[in-house]
Amino acid sequence: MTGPIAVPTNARSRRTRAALLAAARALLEEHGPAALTMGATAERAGVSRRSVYLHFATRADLLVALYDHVYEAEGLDDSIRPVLAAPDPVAALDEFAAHLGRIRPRVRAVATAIQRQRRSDPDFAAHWDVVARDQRRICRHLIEALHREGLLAGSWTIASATDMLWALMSSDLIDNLTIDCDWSIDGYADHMATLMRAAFVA
Amino acid sequence: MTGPIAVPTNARSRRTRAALLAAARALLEEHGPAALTMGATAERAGVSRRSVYLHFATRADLLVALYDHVYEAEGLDDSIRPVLAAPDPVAALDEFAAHLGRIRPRVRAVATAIQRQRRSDPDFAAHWDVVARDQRRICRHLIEALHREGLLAGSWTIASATDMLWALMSSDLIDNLTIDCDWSIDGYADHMATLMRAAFVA
DNA sequence: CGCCAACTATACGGGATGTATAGTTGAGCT
DNA sequence: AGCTCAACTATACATCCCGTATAGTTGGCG
Repeated sequence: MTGPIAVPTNARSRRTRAALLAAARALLEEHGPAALTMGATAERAGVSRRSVYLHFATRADLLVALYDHVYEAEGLDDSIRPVLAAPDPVAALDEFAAHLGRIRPRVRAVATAIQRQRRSDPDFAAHWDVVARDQRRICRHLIEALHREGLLAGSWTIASATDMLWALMSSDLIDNLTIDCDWSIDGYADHMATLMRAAFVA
Repeated sequence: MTGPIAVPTNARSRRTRAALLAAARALLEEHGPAALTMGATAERAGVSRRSVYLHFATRADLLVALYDHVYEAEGLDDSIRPVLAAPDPVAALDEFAAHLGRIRPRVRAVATAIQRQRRSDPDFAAHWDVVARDQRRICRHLIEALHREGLLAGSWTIASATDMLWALMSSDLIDNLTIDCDWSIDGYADHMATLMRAAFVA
């Protein structure tokens, strides 16, 4: 159900798959989600349309695979390292906001494409569950660190603060600020850090 | 471009239009955005598919008209009254959070359907601009009231606080909390008010 | 009671998804 | 160097949308 029909064996297969993902990403980022069709992807990758279905059972499969591909290619792991390595829980919050601003421009297209269907399409919902779980783990980690040092503001429990912090990293929120309000990435990181400190730090 | 092809004249016309909007809303809320097709709407309203196009030039037109219809039918104006009537700027923030929680469940389906396409579809983008302008007017009003009484926290300007407050009323954020985190509406209103006070009130 | 707006029936063209089938090519193994 | 089979192509099909066209029918309103 998830991913390609079979494990990639051939070198040719891996090459084609990579070309398809690259084509899909380019279409998505250059012309929006509506342009990401199976036919257009095939054409751009230089293969037949039928061929796309040999790698991705459905359009949803392609999108999910593309999401994972982009996140891996863009080095999400590197970006989050400073958050975990921060000297104290408050600095970690600052680094977290910076991290969110840093990765967002690189993954926006594909993240938005999936996120906006996650509540109406079971394929995307399943994928989103996995992603959200990871995100929440980090949020909980940050809040617990605050709490351990007695810095968590009295109005929150660990659970409610984790929920709220996770909700605050919403893609919609960062896009509202950086696109609709024309904030810079740094402006987002700064003000978001301010907000988080004001909200969660005693 | 916007709305029906002509102003409704006949009583029959108004009746059909109302039936179409009701059918569209029911489909959207019961079976999700994918189920809201011109054909299904026609069938549910008991008219021919061709007839839908006599009232709404495109599917996007139907959705936009539906949005306005739902917001009017659900009495958005009544809900926001306590916000404007609050005795002081801080209480107004509380009322604002309560208001957001109050209206969201009633407009969720249609608001989501439009919002998720607003960045990729010009028809929705145009409509969203109008909606966002109204929202920002209220946010600015609340922030200015705070500032007037010297209560706006030092880390914000009127402009940046307005932007942030507007971003915080994001549909995504409230849905993350009330759906993914299983918060109650009251829980959302309480914690959101807490967050806003902590962030903006000196 | 007649008129005309509103509606129906039907069909068409374009585009998308996903499936079916038969044939072709090329990477990798011996 | 040649064989083989996975990978790919070509083509066609069923199904579902959207939006448009045309000709005919009905019902509200003056």
